Amino acid sequence: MLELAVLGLLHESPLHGYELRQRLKATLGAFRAFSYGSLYPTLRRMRDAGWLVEDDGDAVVVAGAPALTGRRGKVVYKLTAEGKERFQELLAEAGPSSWEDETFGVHFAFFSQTDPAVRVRILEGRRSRLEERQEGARRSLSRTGSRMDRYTLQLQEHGLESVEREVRWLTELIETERRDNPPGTAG
Amino acid sequence: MLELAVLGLLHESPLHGYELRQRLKATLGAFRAFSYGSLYPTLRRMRDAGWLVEDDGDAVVVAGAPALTGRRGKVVYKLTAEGKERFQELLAEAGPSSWEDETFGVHFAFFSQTDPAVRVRILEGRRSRLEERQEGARRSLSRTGSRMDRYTLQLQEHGLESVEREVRWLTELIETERRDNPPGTAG
DNA sequence: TTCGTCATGTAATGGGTTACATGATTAC
DNA sequence: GTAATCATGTAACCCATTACATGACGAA
Repeated sequence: MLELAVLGLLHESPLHGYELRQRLKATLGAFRAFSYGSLYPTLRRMRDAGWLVEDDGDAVVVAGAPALTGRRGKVVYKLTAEGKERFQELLAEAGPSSWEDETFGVHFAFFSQTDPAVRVRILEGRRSRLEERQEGARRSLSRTGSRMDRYTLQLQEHGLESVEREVRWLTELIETERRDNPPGTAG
Repeated sequence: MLELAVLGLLHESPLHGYELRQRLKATLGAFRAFSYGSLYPTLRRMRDAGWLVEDDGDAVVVAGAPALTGRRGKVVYKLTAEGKERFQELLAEAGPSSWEDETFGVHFAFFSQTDPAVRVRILEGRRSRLEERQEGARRSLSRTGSRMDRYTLQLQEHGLESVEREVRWLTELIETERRDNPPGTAG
């Protein structure tokens, strides 16, 4: 999750950790935050995996190299070729995990770098996920709606409307995708 | 989180684990799921804390008692007096954690059991939380909106609209609360 | 010189999920 | 008798958060 987001942001341009978090907030702030407590360890892991290098202005720290102890300056993170490859790899994975609440936004944010066919699959996956919820909420409302207290009812109705709204949004996006990119155009 | 939800549902009536999860899905399904993998261990912890008792039809298992090994029947969970007390305690806590994305829905679901003053505080906390996000999203859109790609823009706009919609909903709820329960009416 | 914000980082913890394993009950 | 669903539970893991600690740098 964080990993994909970091790869995506660094793919646009090298950034240091603090900047990265600002961009994270700006891009995904409506959905999730990400604290430094997860960001820095993630960057460390990614460096060890060879997906990025750290550049503190004096030296470039690659995977396996000893950390520059005692330094306290900006550290710019930059994707390696492997990192870019990894990014493409993650973008191509359109599995159920791509359309969960927490993940969908991150995948969507990098749709311009994503294969059109994968885009549609993710949008449709997300939509059918939400449609299941829609059904559940409707059944719940019609079965026990009259017995529910004021607040539970309010919550259910607001939840249902939110889901319906997102479904409409997705449907529009899917139609646009199909229009701009009819199936059969590719390959 | 799960703990509060379980206390709330069992406060209405005793249920067994499977039923509990169904109710959880029906009530909070629009926001989150909860798997058995977290439900049963939570029930165990709550039993050990003395907040509920397990009743498998033959024997009632209270905190500290040895588990009935080998049994495979329905186990009905029922709140104890301490459990009900704990529920009230959690309901009265209107801290920042009450208005985070993951928690707000659960608190709201049990608003009918919550003190009116606490209700308003949680609604307002939630609203100002969302208003911060709103500002962030607006700043992001006006600063970098023109440089953003189609999808990032779509995501930001949809996110902003979602937040705006929830803010309106909250504002209505707060007004209703104040009308039904003017400050100064209590105590 | 002190305050705010930029900037990097760790340790402890939290609160869940997935995958698996098993058995009981119901409907066909 | 067998498939679906009801029902309970564990082990391994995951992905983050909070609280804390440190320090650089610019503006008042």
